[in-house]
Amino acid sequence: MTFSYEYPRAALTVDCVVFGLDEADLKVMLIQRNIPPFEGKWALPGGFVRVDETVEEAARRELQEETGLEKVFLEQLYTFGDIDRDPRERVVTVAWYGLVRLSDYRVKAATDARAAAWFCRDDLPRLAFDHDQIMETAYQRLQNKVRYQPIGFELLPQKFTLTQLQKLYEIILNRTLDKRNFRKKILGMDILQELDEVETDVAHRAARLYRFNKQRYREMVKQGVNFEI
Amino acid sequence: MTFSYEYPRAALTVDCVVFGLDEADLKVMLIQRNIPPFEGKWALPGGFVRVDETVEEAARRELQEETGLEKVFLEQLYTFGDIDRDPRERVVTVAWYGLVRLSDYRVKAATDARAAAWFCRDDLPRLAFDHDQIMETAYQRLQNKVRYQPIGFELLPQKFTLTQLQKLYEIILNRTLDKRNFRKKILGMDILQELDEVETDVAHRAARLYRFNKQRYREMVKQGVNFEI
DNA sequence: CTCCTTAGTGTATTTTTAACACTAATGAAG
DNA sequence: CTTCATTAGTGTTAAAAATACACTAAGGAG
Repeated sequence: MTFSYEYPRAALTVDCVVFGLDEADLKVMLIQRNIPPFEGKWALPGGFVRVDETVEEAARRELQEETGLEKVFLEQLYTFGDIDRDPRERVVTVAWYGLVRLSDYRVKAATDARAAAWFCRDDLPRLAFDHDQIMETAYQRLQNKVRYQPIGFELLPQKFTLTQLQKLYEIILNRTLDKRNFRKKILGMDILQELDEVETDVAHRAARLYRFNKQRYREMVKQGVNFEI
Repeated sequence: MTFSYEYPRAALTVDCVVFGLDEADLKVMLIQRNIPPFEGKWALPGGFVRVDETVEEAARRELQEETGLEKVFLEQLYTFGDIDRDPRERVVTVAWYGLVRLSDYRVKAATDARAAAWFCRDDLPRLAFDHDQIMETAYQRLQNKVRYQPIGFELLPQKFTLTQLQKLYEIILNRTLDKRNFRKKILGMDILQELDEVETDVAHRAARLYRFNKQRYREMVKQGVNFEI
């Protein structure tokens, strides 16, 4: 069965740049291609948009199918529409970037036999298609966005220490921050809920745990207060 | 002649939200539809992407064909991919926003017989398709972007007074700014070139003219300095 | 009980932002 | 040619925010 149209049509795909964070590095999820073109090369997870799903649904579906990642924080990045970006035919792709808590997925990913893996963002192989460019665009977007929207919390466990949070910003922004100033600022925003718990299994003084107060943040945005690191 | 594919494909279009600025208002360019669906309704200029042009080229071509606007400052806005956004069939659109100097186009537009017209942004008719939503997204993007990138200059004549520039920000951001603080800040950025000219044909003291120094701005960005109103 | 490691805290200085009102210049009107 | 109307142009002070900086506290390991 085929589908016919009066004019030629570009194929429409989605691609996802999914970031994760471990103790020391920013990671991204890649999959290894097992068919041409670029067979054997690493690429972004993605695929064709079906006519009965929204573009966002397509991104989530492909991500689930290819990497097992579900319910990921996902935002649209940019649409790449150059003519020769795919050697086979005209393909336009809507790129997305996502953030996941590696702590939630560490186990799952390990049990999965797919050719999907986390790579350090600053030690990547050359990717298939124009995915290097998409990756770079996504990283820049993340660096920008993290500074004025509290999306970083999507990369941390639900409960985290202030040191973990500071480290997150240092890794993403690629610069050091002053501990006292950072704490003053983030606590002053009043978007963190202090818990009656401390971290465990550490060979030194245990740090207090906090949780991001999403509701409080939404109220503040409504009042026009703006978050900025 | 028809074109056949193994799977059904969405049609891919572009739509443009083009802003202009006159003395008192922010304007947007709309076209009146002369075919169904939404016949007679106002809509964003746009149309189908051809397979032999990039998505950006399609946006520029459609804009030229439907409104006569050329060489417009244009940036990608967002891709709208809901399933039922076009009642005829599945259509995904890559939306763009543009900025033009009305002063350059005032004459041309008047001589043009097309059903294209400038509307005040805060007094718009209901638009066809999901174009109200695209318009709103574009306006929010403009408000955001104008604060930390000097794109506002694209809306002014090459030579402008500081009062015109301030007025631009006041209109877009929809709030008043303090004259002395505004001047201090913008001049302190060192991105304006003071000219040896003053405005003419005004019934009061003539103001000095300035020009945006694009090269200087690029250098500053390279050094990591950031523009912010 | 000593050592190692990370948690947690306050102040002083500099920079940035915000608030605020008068004089200068020029054309228009009489 | 004087007056009027209108917009251009200019500095200072106070408040708030950002930055720089170093020690004590807590807890597990040995």
